[in-house]
Amino acid sequence: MVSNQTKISPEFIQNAARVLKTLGHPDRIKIVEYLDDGEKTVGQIHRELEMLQPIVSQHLKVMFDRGIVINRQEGTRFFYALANEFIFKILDCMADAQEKIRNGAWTFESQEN
Amino acid sequence: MVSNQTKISPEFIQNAARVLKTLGHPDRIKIVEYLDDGEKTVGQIHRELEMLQPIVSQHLKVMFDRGIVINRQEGTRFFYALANEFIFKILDCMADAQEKIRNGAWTFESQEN
DNA sequence: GTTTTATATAGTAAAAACACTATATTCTCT
DNA sequence: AGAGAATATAGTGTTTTTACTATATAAAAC
Repeated sequence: MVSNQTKISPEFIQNAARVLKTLGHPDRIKIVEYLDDGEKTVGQIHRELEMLQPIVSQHLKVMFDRGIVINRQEGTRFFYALANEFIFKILDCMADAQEKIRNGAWTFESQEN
Repeated sequence: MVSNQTKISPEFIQNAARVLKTLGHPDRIKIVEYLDDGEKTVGQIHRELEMLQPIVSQHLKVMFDRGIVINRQEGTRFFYALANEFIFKILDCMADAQEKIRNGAWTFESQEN
């Protein structure tokens, strides 16, 4: 399979870079993955993923600001959800890559440390 | 279309985070995209993408260390190429997302600045 | 052997990201 | 009104990233 040849536009590159960089944090990947099956409250994330509550809020704020998650308030709770399919696609992409690597179909070597 | 439900393993998350974060830089996305149709020398990248040579080398070093690109030497030249299909897939993913967003099929709003 | 060309590396100042503690805000319930 | 729960925000020290200039290295050409 050959790679898509669509040219990526300069404006989009800025956005994409921002999103990729933001997703490039283990905790945030975990959060995004956890949100994959539907909206969750801050508390759920905090308890389920065993992260400090302010850390969770901070990650969610960053991801909200960058268009990765959306939220809605219900009383004192905030429900967060993935904002768009781009995020789903990247998750798919990662899960897929993981499979291929596990299979030995791909290799994925890091050279340092 | 529903998202892939494969669970992402903790070890893989570390790698994925590293790669995504590394790709989350406009210059590096441009370089990776430029490498999409085959290996290129540092000088080609430098001239074609109009980036300072040490910047290019620096980006390439980071990407090499993180398993995103590979290289081979030929005389005084170094040819760099994408290291594996994970990178291709992410590129595809981005190009795809760009299309959908351009179409208006998705929205992608950034909330800040 | 000296000069050019191509690339890498060092050094560094500025900016951004991170992790964590403490505190504020806002609802809800009584 | 007061207490408790859920979440956000402030403040801060530390680490990482980034951008850039200057310099080193190594092969090629003359």
